Amino acid sequence: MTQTVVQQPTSKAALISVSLAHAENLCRANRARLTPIRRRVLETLHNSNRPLGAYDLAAALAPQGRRMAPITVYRALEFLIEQGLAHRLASLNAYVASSQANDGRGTAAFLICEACGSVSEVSSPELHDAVSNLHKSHSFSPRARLLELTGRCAHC
Amino acid sequence: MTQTVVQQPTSKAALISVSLAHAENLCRANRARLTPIRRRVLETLHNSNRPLGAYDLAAALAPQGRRMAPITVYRALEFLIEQGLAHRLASLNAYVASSQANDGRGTAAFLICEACGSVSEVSSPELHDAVSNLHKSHSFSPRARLLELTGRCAHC
DNA sequence: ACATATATGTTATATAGCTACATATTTAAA
DNA sequence: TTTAAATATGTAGCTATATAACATATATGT
Repeated sequence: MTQTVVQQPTSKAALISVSLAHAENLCRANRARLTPIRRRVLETLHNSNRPLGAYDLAAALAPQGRRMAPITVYRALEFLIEQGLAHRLASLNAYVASSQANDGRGTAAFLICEACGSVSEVSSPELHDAVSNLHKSHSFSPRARLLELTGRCAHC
Repeated sequence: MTQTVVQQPTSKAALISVSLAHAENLCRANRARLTPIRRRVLETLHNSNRPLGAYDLAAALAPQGRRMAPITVYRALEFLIEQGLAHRLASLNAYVASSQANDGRGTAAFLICEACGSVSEVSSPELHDAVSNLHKSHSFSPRARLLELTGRCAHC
């Protein structure tokens, strides 16, 4: 008889490499170029527990005491956001890697903990429909959606 | 027999003075001080068709060619936002007066037209519930909610 | 190999928001 | 009604965030 399998605690490193592989595939499919800089920005976002500012990234991507030109980071971020690989959190002026968990589940929202700084990307069909109905009822064609809740997470 | 009454096109000026009176009452009730500066910031927001940046306000509130110190505007905005009289639009770094129409109807969302710059504050019970359920299901206690849709309004 | 499109480098600047501290005004208590 | 405390505003300087403009390099398709 088959045992119930307890889910293995997949390592963070493994999760990240899956995400990066996914990014590679997605870009290939879109004929978009995931250049070394863009890839390093995405990787840095994935490696971080919390959202990073553009200048944080600029510092992280250059050697000791130096920093990458901000515009370079912004250009990479613009690309990643266009591809749906990253998000900008407007309430923090900071950026996060997209969670694959919410891929194609429609409208995503972000829960931002003021205490620990963690951010989780969440969604629900109900939310998606509510937002959908709302803009339709006002004959509004949305291009971008921004849903952020700031407060305290379950732990804090 | 009573005629159907066509709704009178209440003048914009009249609507604004109603809003300002409402603000006075609300502040009195809260023992909060709607000082001249704060009142003028709120009035300027009401008079504008579109969201205003803090520096726009600083220019509008000072005579010809001069400008009010930015910090003064930020302090007034902070007050107005705390009182629920104004909102910050994070995707524009700009501010709008609250519409009384959405008072106490729970979660408000903003529809921001990229073509004409207009913003409308909207809400629906459905949206409110969806947001509510979403954060509850993640044991998240929200302090602030940010819902902004950017796109094209019915006219544009 | 060439022309074109795309990406990056470099420098400077625009825009948004805040810190720190001094002064003034209001509020409530003595 | 003077005084003390809280609240609001003034002034100067600064930090953080984001973009413009233009030059150079690299990739892509013919």
